[in-house]
Amino acid sequence: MANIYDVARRARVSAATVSAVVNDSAYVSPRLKGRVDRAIDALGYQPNLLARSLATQQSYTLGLIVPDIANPFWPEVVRGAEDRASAAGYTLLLSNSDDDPVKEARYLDGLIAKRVDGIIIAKAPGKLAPALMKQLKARGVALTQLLRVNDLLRCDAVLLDDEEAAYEGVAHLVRLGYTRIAIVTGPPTLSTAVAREKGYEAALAGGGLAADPTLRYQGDFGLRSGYEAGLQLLRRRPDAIFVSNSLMAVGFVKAMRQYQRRCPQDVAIVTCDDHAWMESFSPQLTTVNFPRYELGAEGARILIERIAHPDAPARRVRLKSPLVIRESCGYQLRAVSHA
Amino acid sequence: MANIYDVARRARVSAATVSAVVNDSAYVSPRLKGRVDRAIDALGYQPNLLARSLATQQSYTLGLIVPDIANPFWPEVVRGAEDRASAAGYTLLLSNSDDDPVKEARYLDGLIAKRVDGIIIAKAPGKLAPALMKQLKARGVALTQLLRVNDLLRCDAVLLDDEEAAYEGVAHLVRLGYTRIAIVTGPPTLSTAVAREKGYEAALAGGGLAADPTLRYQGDFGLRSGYEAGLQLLRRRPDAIFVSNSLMAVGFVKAMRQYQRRCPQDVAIVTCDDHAWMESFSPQLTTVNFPRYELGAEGARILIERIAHPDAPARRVRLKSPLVIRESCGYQLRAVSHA
DNA sequence: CTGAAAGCGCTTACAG
DNA sequence: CTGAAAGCGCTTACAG
Repeated sequence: MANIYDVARRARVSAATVSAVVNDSAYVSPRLKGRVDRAIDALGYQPNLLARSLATQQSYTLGLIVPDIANPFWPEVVRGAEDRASAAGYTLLLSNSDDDPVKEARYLDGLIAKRVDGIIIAKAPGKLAPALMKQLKARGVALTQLLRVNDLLRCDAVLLDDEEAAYEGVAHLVRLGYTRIAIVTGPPTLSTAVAREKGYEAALAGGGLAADPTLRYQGDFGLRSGYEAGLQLLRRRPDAIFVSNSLMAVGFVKAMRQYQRRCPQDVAIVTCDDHAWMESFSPQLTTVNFPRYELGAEGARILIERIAHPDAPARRVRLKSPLVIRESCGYQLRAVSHA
Repeated sequence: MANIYDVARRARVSAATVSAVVNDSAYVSPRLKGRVDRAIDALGYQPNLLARSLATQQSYTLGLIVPDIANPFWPEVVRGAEDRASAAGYTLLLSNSDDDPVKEARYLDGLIAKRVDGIIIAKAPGKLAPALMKQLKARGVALTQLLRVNDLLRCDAVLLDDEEAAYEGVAHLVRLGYTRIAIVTGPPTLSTAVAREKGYEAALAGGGLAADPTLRYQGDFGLRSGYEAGLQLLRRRPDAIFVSNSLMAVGFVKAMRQYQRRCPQDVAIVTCDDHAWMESFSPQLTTVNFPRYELGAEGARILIERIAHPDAPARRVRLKSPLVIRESCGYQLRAVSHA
């Protein structure tokens, strides 16, 4: 296939001139320009971006590391990031870390080796290897943290309002008059899980309710752990529960079904993360609607800005998450019974 | 940051020797090798893969074009592909075409420009621009089609058994004794949609049932069209329905809820694509379990083999999809009433 | 076994 | 305004 010299030869100009017209980076007389354009068409010339990147030290590719794209939280985030990235001329390299620090490190290393201009990362628990930190710094690859913060990393971050969101959800249950409000938490190694738990506690306290340790189950954000949480917690007879993510909520509802406990009559549920099916299927879950698409889009936006301004002060963006009230919280039931 | 010459200088060898040890591509005496390894460590040298790719004409990156990663069908597919790709040392560039031929062409072009070694594509309706076809051929980039076939493309493909899967689902309804079995189809421009519709027809015919055109609604695989299908079809009083994908099933159930039609008592449902929440929430959908992860993994596998053997004959793999029987088909109900 | 040199395909000062 | 030349950071015949 044709390269820039083939085009130059055919157009009877230099490679520099071809480059100038391809990139519109310098004035080229209409005559030469016409010749170049015609040669490009005739030869089907397409610049080799690998070579360009090597020369310019800019690859126009971004890395995105998520725990697991198959976890329903992530697809919209990735879509948001991809849309923003491609709108700005960047291309996206996707990796799944499974929240495994070893895998994460390997991917990070691979991304740096491919000379991505920046990386969006939902950090696995634990800190980054110092060697990686050094590479990132030395290579000047921009970094923005998504969803989770690891304070050891000095960089931009775009986050959710986990604590406030959980607070709103639980406060809603408190207002509805529930008194035995349980919680299924996420792994304590994740900042999101900790923040959501804090919100739960604050809402209980706000309602004058004591936090009962027997009404707490530590999950891992996976479906199975939600199910196991159900098996455990349901015997403690909570009248309501806050489940820290939607995958665990699915598992929890499975346990309720198995125990033949009705929702919301026997136990009300509020969870996190909204999905289309929640509106159609029973019990219709009341949930915190995390702005997933926006999370990814903001992440990409901030990263791209960082690439343009490496020395600007670090930013931390926090996205608001509205509560979506449906039937699992027992809103209608309680509204009626109060009437 | 250090490049290969810095390492060579420090180790008092040539760049060729450094290259040989980094790639383990030629014998290097233990002495020199030791010096090189130490220099690499000391300098934190990491090969520039952009430069390597330029020199070797192999980028070890793959492109993956899906319609929309936010559509719940795709995340697992992508995960399967990413796992296989990374296991083989490849990295994955993700794009969303929205089934828009223009976007698709733009992405394809970008991927070729970045010199990916191969592309996995779930083709948007319509044929590829000849110019693109030529580029692909000329650049020697391997191509494998995923899920959908476009016969104009002479290349490997990994597909689902859409027709058989739909046949099994509908035959199940037929066996259960339903006689007014409706269908919500996908867009006729998609091979999957056409095949599923065929399966529906075959199953009706197999049961001696006539295909009633008033029991057919053409959807677009989107949630909203499933909802609209419901609004339309429910007045035709079907006793069962086959919905061609899960997004439309969600919409359809929403319509049923709105019309206060019970499932399966008033109308039974069989749909396509399985999701974890279907087991927990009501109505629990009977559905065809498309092997999404495997689809992606196979796609990547075939593509990587193709890269290794550009001249092997084209292959077409078809994956089997088991029917998952739950309550929306009315299996239990009918089983009881037959007893 | 090891190194000098050319080549991969671009971009970008720098002359003219 | 345009081109010759060096440089980006590797790999790979080819000598020796």
